[in-house]
Amino acid sequence: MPRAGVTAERLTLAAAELADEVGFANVTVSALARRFGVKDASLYSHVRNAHDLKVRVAVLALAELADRVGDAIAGRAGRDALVAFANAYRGYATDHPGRYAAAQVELDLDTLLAGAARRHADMTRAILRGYHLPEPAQTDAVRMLHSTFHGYVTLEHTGAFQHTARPAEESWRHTLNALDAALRHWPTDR
Amino acid sequence: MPRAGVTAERLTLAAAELADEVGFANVTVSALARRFGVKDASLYSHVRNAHDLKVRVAVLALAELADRVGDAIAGRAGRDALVAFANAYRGYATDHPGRYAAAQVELDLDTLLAGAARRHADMTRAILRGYHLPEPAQTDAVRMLHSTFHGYVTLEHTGAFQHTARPAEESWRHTLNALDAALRHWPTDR
DNA sequence: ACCATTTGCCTAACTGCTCTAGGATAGTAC
DNA sequence: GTACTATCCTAGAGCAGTTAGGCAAATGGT
Repeated sequence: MPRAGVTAERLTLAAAELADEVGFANVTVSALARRFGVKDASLYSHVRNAHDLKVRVAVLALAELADRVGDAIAGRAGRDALVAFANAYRGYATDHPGRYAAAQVELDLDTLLAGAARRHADMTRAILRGYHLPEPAQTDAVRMLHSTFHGYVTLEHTGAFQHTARPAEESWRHTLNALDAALRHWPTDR
Repeated sequence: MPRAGVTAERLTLAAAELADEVGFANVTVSALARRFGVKDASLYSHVRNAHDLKVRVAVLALAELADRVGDAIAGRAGRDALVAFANAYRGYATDHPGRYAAAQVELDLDTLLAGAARRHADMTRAILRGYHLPEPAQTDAVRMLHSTFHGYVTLEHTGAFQHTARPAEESWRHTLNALDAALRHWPTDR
């Protein structure tokens, strides 16, 4: 009987696809084994346990997201960069809801985290360069942007915006305008 | 043998407490039964299944959150109302992380949802009264505020802000200032 | 006070997912 | 070809969810 050719990488990728299809919460070792035509126990030679598998998907997702955002903001600045970043971010969450959900798991392993999460923070800071914010306002602005983007796509996907006629697309556009304005006139303090 | 006195209400409350202690994801029918000194199967006379239980906790949390926010903004307007709303929201999430997580489950039952979720939207609109935004800008602003609050507390609790020295508290204050400014100078369009 | 009904909780049993231990076999290296 | 290692297996444990069916405590009518 020929081998199925399971590797940690192929498992992670398949788990990511599975997540996008059935939701990250439903990504299970059993389901993954089924997809490979293999018994559950066989997967434990490649991943330590279910949590390990989920972390791998999270790291994959963070890297993909960073790639997409990085491409989008290349060569742009100021408002253009902000919009490009935001749309790339939201686009990834829409195209890959399962992967995006995976990216939100708590990553204790700062070593791995430092890799992908740092890239995100750095890119957000790159956007802000056009707005000339000094520290620590820059850090505050990074957090606000991240919060707004993450909050928006999360609420959008849980259906929180479906009870009003206004298209989510329109509100998104205007939210970005408001963010741009907020960054241009960042309040010194009070 | 005397009865344990289990009711749907007491189950829901106990599940909410359990959620705050061990996390919403770890709220399980078994754990709840254990806490009541009762067998798993006994709970199925009171709640339909595990999902039903979680929805009940979600509804409870939404109502509690709405109460707290409602109290906070009573008698306030403009910036004061915005800050009061935001702090009440964030405070609830901090005091009851499990309940707050529960409130984010997808509520398909629009009937039940309409009850609590409507209150939130209405209250957010109440804040905006001081900023004199016409529709549909008002809807956009509601969504932006909700997104920012939700995104911020979510990221804060998943530890996304712990890799920088800046206290989360400070960034929160300045984010609210920026939101206030954004609402006062809401971009008409472009 | 008695019996019927409802209700609360039980045992028993099945399913699906996680994970460990130990064994068979295919591919690789010499 | 023999030795080794990696891949996959079977077997089986434990735990969470769930259904079915039964007994006993509470309730309420007469």
